[in-house]
Amino acid sequence: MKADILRVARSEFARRGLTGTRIEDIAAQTTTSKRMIFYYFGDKESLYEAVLEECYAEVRGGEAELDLEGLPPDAALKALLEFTFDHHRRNPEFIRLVMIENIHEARHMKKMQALAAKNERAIGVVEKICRAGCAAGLFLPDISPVALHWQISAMSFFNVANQATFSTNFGPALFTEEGQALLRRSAVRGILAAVLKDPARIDSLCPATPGGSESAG
Amino acid sequence: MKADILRVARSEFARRGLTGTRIEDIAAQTTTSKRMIFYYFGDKESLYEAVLEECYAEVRGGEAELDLEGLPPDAALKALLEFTFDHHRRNPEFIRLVMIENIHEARHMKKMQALAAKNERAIGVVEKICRAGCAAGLFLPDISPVALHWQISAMSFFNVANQATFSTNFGPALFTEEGQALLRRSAVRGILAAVLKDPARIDSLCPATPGGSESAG
Amino acid sequence: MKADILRVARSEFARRGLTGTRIEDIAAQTTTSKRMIFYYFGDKESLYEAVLEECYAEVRGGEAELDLEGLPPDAALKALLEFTFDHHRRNPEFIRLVMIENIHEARHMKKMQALAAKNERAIGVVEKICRAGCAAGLFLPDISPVALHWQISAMSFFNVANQATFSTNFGPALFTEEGQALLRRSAVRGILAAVLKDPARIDSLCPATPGGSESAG
Amino acid sequence: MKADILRVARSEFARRGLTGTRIEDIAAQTTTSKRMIFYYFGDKESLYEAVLEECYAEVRGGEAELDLEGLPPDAALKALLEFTFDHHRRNPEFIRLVMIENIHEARHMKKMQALAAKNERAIGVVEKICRAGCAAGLFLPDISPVALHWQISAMSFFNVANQATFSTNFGPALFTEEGQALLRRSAVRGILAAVLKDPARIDSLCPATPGGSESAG
DNA sequence: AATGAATGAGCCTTCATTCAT
DNA sequence: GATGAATGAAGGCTCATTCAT
Repeated sequence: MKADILRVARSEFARRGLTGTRIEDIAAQTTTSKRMIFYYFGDKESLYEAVLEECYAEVRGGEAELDLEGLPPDAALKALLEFTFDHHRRNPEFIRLVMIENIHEARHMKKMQALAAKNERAIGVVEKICRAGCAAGLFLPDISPVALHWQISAMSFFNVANQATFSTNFGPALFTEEGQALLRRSAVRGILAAVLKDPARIDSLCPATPGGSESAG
Repeated sequence: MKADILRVARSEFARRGLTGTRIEDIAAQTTTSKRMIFYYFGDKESLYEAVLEECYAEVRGGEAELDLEGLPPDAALKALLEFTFDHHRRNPEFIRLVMIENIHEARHMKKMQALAAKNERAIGVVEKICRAGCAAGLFLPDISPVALHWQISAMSFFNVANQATFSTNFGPALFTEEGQALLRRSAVRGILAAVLKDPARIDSLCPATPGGSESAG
Repeated sequence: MKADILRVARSEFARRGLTGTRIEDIAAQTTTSKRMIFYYFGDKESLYEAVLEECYAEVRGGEAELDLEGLPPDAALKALLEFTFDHHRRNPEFIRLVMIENIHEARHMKKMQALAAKNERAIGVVEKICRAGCAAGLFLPDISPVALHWQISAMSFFNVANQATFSTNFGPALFTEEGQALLRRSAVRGILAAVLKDPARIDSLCPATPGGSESAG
Repeated sequence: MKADILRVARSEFARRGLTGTRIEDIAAQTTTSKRMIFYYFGDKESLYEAVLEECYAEVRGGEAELDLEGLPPDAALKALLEFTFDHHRRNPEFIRLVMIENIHEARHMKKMQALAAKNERAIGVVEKICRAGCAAGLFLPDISPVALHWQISAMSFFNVANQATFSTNFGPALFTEEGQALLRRSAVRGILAAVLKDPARIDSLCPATPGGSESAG
C-alpha cells in the first residue's frame, strides 16, 4: 500500500515536479485514497522526500552491481563511464528527480542522511581506479577523483536530462541508438584523454573516432 | 513596463518553475498590478514563453560576441569551450529555464520559431572549426559537429545545473574558483582529446593536468 | 446540505440565469461555503444541471398526481389543460429554468437521460385521451398527440413566461385572478375546438365565452 | 458604425443574453473597437436597450405591412394569426430578445416610451376585427381583444421560443415544414373556435384537421 | 469626434490539508 | 490502524469600464 503510493508518486513527481504534482492525481492512480497519502506520509513534501530517498537507494544499489576487479585502470575507467552512461539512460525517472532537486537547490537531498555512505562509495570507486592508474604509471599524477566523477556524471546526466531541449534544437539524430553509441564513444575518448599520461593509448582502448563514422582511422 | 514584468518573471520562473511561480508574487515585485500581467501577456504560460524566448535571445546574442577568426582550429575549439563554460556560469537563470523546459519536455521551446536560426548559427560555429581542423589535418576525419556541441554543452551545462546536488553529495570544493578552473581545464582536455588526430598536441594547448592540482608535472 | 444548496441555487438560477448567477451569492444564502458547492457539484454548470434535473423531476412528479380515469375524453382533455395551466402558474421557477434552457439551446437538457421516460409519460396521457376520443367518435380522426401537447403547453407556458413583457405592453388586467380565469377558459375552448368533431359540444363543456365577461349569453 | 455595432450586438445579445454577452466579443466582430462601444452607447446595459428598441421598431414595423382591409372578420382573424405565426418564425432574434427581457422581468422594456403607440396599434388591429365580427353577428359578444391577442401570441411565440426544449423532449417532427404547417392550422382552428358564435363555420375557413394528416374529413 | 492603453473588482476554481469517527 | 466528509486560503483569470490624449 505504501509501496503502491510511492510507485505512483515517483512517476508523478518525476513527470511534473514537486509543485506540478497534485496529490489527487497520485491518489487517483492508487488503490487507496488521497486521505491515506496524508495518513502515511504526513504531507506532500514528505512524500516527495520519501520518493527521492527510495529512488536514490534503488539507483545507487544498481550501481553496486558493477564489478571492475581485475581490469586494468584505464579499462576500468572506460567500463565505469560506459556503465554510468547506460545506467542513467535506463533510469530517466531518477534523472528527473535529481533535476527537480536541483531546481529546489537540493533542499530535500540535504536532509537525507543515508546518502553520505552511498556517495562515498561512488567516489571510492573512482578513487581506487585513479590510485591504481597512477601506481601503474598510466594516469597523470594528481588526478582528482571528484573531478573525474564530475566529468563522467556531466555527460551521462546531460545526455538524459537535456534530451528534450537538445533534440528540439538540434534534431533527434543523437538520440537514436547509433547516435547514442557515438556519444558514448566520444565521452569515453574524452575522459581517457583527460587522464592518461600517454594519449596514444586511447586508440587501443577505443578504436572508433568520436563524432565520426566507424570507418575513421 | 513589459520589460519590468519580464525581468521579474524571469527571476521567479527560474527560481520556482512554471507551476511554482505565482503571478501575484511577480506583480508584487513590479510597479504594475497582477491585472497588467494578463493584459500584456494573456496568461501565465504565455508569460513564461515570453521569458524563455527573451532569455534565449539574450544568451544566444551574447554568444555572437565570441570571435574565433584567425585562431587555429584546435585553439578555436579550446576558446569555444572555455567561452561556453564561462558563459553558462554567468547565466544561471538561463540554465534553470532550460532545466525547467526539460522537465516540461521542451513543450514551450518547440513553439519558438525564432530559435531555429540561432541554433543553426551555434552549430555553424562548431562546424566551421571542424572543417578547418580536418582541412588542416589536425582533427580526426568525420567529426560530428552536433556531437561535439553536445559534449561542450554537457559539461558547461551540468556544471551549473547540477551544482546544488553535486556539491551536496560530494562537497563544495569543485565550485570554488580553483575548482572551477580545474574543471574547465579537464573539460578542454577531454574535448580536444576526442577530436585531435595527434593527442600529443593536447599538452601544448593545455599544459595543466586534468583533475589534478596545479603543481603536477 | 446538498438539498439546501440546490434549493438556493434553483432560486438564483431561475432569477438570474446561468451566467448571471454568482456562486458566491448562492453560498451566502446557504449554511455552507462557496467551497462546499464545488465539493458537491464540481462546477457551476454541473450545479445548474443538477438544479434543472431536480426541478424537472419535481414538476413532472406533480403532474403524475393528475387522475383522469373515468372522465369522458373531452372532459379529460379539458381537465388536463386546466391542470397544466394551473400547474405552470404554480411553478414559475420551473418555467424560468426552461426559458433559460431555451436561451442555451437546450444544451444541458439534452444531457439529461432521465427525462426520456417522463416525457413519454406526458405524451402518453394525451395519447390515451386522443385514442379514447377517437374511439368514442368524439374527436376528429388523426389528431396528433404531440401537436395537442404543444398547444396545451404553448398557452400554459406563455402565460407564465411572458407575463412580464405582456403586462408591460398590454396592461396587467390579464394577470389578475379574473384575467387568468378568462384566459384559462379561452384556452380550453380553443383546444377543444381544435379537436372535437362536433364543435357544438364545446358549449356544454365550457359554458362561458372566451375573451368575454361572464355575463355574455 | 453605430449601425454596425448594433447589428453585431443584437446577434450576440439574442444568442447569449444580457449577462452572457461580452462586450469584447461584440467588438471583435465589429470594424471598431471595444472602446467605441462605450463611446457611443455609454455602457453594456444601454447598448442592450438600444438593441432592444431597434429590434422592436423593426419587427413592429414589419407587422404594419399586413393589410386586412376588405376581409370578412373571421378571415381577417385567420390571416392575422397566420401572419403572426409566420412573422415570429422569421424573427427568431426578436423572440429571443423578448425571452431575455422576460428573464429580466421586462426591466428594460418598461423604460421604452416608443412602445406604447406600437402596442396600441397591435391591439387596435385585433379590436377592429372583434368589433366587425360582433357587428356582423359572427363572433361571440364580449370578446376581449387583449385576450385574443394573448392567445395568438402564445402559440406564435412558444413555437419559436421553446423549440429547443420541445424538440429535445418530444422530437423534431413538429419543427419540419410539415409539422409547422400542421401546428399553424391547429392554432387557427383553436383561435376561431374560441371566438365564433357558430363553430360550424370553422370547417369552411380551415378545412384541414388539427394534429391530423391532410386526409381527415 | 475618436481612440489605444490601462485597470479595480470580483469570479470560478483548485490546492493541500484536517475533522470526526 | 484506517477512512469519508469537509474545508480555508489562495490562485489564475475575466469583466466592464475609465484614463489620457
